[in-house]
Amino acid sequence: MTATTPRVRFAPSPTGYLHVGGLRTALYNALFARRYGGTLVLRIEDTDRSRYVEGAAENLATALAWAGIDFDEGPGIGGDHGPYVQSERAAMYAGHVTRLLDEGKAYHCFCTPEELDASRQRQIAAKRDAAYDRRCRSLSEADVRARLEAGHPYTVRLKVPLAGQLQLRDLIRGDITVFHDAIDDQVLMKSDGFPTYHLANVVDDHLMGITHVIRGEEWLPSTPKHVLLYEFFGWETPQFAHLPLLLNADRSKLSKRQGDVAVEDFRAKGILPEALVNFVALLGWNPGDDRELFTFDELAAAFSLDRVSKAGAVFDMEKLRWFNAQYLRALPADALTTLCAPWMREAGFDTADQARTETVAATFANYISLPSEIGAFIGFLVHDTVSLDNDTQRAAVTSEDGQRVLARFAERAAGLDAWERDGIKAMVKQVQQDTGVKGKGLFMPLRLAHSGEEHGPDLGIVCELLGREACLTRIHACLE
RNA sequence: GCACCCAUCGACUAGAGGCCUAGGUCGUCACCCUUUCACGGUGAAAACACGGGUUCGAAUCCCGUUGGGUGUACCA
Repeated sequence: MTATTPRVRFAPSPTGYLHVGGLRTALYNALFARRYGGTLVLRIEDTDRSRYVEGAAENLATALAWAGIDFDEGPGIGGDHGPYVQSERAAMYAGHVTRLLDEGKAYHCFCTPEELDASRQRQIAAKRDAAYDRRCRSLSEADVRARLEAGHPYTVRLKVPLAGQLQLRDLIRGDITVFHDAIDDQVLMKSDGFPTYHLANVVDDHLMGITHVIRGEEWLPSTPKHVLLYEFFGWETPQFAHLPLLLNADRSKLSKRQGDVAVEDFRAKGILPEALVNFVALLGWNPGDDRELFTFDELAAAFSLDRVSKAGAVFDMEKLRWFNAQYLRALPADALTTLCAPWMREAGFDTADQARTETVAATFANYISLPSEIGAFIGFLVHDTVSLDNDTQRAAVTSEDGQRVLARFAERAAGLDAWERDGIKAMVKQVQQDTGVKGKGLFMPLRLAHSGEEHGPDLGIVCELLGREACLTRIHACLE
């Protein structure tokens, strides 16, 4: 590694949303930059006009900001190496393509998509490598000029050496050898005049002074083409680090098909950014000790590429939920309430009373991993009547002891001074003494009568939340 | 098909030749705490893909096999 400070980049294509795999790539780049005092660049790779999605770049920026990843340079941020959107850099690529053409390191290709497709089919049918057959590589100079003048559409392809091999070093995987004859004559410039990813990313990384290319493993097979390009241009090659993929449960590349993958999906679900970042950071990297809970700054302090693993990591929603629960419980009451309130309203709870809403949210904080789950616990606060759904429950309430407990509770409740949890608990103790019924026989009829549930928070809390009137109404409904 | 990458509990991983009776976390199960549940605590079950080497000694190094993944576009 050179002594210069590192410059790294996250270079997503604006396809509409930020994939969690992309988030992790961005995160590792950010952590690397912070750890070594480097610069983090955001670059938008939008050279495919047919895939243009309105507002996608803005979505990307929003999701990244939500996750707490701050860029030093990029669109809307500025920097000395702009523009940071590839569609605005067209002239730079054109100049470099011309140079390659002039030096005989690239050539014009006039094959139509249909011809290429047919050729590919033939090769596959013959069980051969499905690479481009290089027919335009041997076109004479006059032939090329004639077609150009006739206005034939063309692409420009990389003139890969026919023999020999190439060595590339990956910071995570070590040395990799690839034979030139296994490398395709990649299209560098499309017939619409836009560069392909391969050309644009090499030109931009060089022009932007990128020292470390940290990206997903799906790029490993095309890295030899990039290395060749650096050689052809006579540029110093950046260091490469290919991150292991994020996987579905069946170990295929994490995809939309098998569940949520967009950062905005997790956000909408109530996953906290700190939880997502913490979880995703540990998918493919670990600090070397037993720590699991990390803030961004702690991650940045501990991060290093040589602790990144090579094998892909399954994205386990259950563990994400656990992380989220940890962060949810650490939240101050007002923040927790802000997150839960929409779901409480959806369950029919009136959140107008802020103090009461906070009390309810705090009461169930230990019961949920996602804010949306609170709805399942507050039904008894919303509905006026309680229904018991099995005979055992009904028996607990209608039994002789149950009826005595309920009746006594109602009498004492009517005369209790302040209606709050501790007083109510003390009162239940008195009901126990009055009736001689204790334990399950005492608590279960009361709990069922109030909430209709066998489980839940302390009875005192349940009663306090309901209020004296509601409690008395429910008890009387359960008395013959 | 071809190229490349990868391979420790169900999942995320620790392990860089003896510290391994393979450790931690999620999940699962049991017990404790609790009126109950949740939280919390304690504990358990659970893995070095296989076969050859190298070595006094291999989860760790080498080779092969098998398995999996990615790529193979005028997409990124």
